[in-house]
Amino acid sequence: VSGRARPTVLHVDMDAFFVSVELLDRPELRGRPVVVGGSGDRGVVAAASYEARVYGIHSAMASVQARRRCPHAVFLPGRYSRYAEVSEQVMAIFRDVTPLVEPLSLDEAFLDVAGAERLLGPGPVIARRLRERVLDEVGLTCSVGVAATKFVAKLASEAAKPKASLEGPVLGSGVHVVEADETLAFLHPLPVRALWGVGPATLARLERLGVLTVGDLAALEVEVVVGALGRSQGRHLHALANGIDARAVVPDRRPKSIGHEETFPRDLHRRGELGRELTGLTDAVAARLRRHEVAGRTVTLKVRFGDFHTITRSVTLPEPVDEAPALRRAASTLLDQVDPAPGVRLLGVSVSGLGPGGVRQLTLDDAAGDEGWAEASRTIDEIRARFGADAIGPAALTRADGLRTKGRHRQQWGPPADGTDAPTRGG
DNA sequence: TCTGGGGTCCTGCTACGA
DNA sequence: TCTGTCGTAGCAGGACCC
Repeated sequence: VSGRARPTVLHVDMDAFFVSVELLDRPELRGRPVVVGGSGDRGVVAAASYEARVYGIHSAMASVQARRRCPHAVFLPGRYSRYAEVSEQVMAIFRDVTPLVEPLSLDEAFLDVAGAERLLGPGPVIARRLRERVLDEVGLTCSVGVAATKFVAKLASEAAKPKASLEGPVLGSGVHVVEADETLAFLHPLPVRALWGVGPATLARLERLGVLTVGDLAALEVEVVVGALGRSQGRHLHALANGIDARAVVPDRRPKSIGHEETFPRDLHRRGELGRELTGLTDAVAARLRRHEVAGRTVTLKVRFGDFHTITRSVTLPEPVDEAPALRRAASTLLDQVDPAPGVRLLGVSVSGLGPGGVRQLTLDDAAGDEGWAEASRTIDEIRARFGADAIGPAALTRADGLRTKGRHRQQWGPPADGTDAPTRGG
């Protein structure tokens, strides 16, 4: 909360997380430029070592561009399940310090340590011990920001991070503390782009107002900012620029939507091909809905064409769904509204309006068809839990060399180089 | 030049019922 | 019965985050 007397919010950010996990398992690569991400022509960089960043490589950069900038870098395809495993070890250490842990992604989290101070000491002391524990117990380095509010803690962890320079990687301070009365002095010189919520579009609008730094934004009347950015975003960013952030650390956030999308190695033009992909996507989404024990009423189809133009089509169903056949039917109806002739680059399915799963109002249609699916779905989940995701799946997805189901562990950063689902190795 | 996949949140528009 | 207003739900798209 703004004005809190002590810096008790920690933002912990693992340094080059995916790359660091790879180096943990392959120490012979230390000191070399290493890039984790999609290996194919349509992939992107998920993480780059500080040695690779010297060449200007950064996350979200196209893989082909990264390869051009540093052909001798080691390119790795990425192993989502391994990163999730290490992330769980790190989060367990955080939860050992305080129950108030809000993970933002696999590699970063907010911690509220106000309640742990009496036992473990002030926030900055907890931050340094936490850093040591993560290094000792997991073997990875992290950067920690300590402040009175979440967004300042996040900016502080950025200030504590290692940096890439022309001479090579430069160590960071590891922990950066912003005392409450230093907040504005820390914030105001920063470029306005540093604020959480200012992307390219908002930056362009702010620059038109002559705003370059956070201090410039803070100095404007709030009405001027609202006029440029709209009521919600304008008020929010103006408050942040003045160091005001009332958001609490919230552990156990429930997902509001669950989805799956996939970019194809080549654009697809035929309904039959897209229908087959849709079967895989809906099967994967349904399985994840059940794993989270939720079901949702709104089904959204996302289609990206070859020219990158992207549309969404959605429908809200009378009853929540968490089973593949019902989800497939809804998504298929939406796909029928789309003309694939120009070439479809990406297809996605997501479900929102989530509520508790497993409880459902039966309809007359259920008696005729889907009711048996509830039990079948449970059986499928059990088989996958025991034998792996590829042990069972829709018949439409079988190929001569076996079943290819979709899941988070595959294609996280774009289609592989050879157009199959098999992982490939670059570099 | 090339732009993944997982999300959240906001805005503008339209339809609809009170 | 007709018309205008208002709130809400649904839908599509955009911006942003890691």
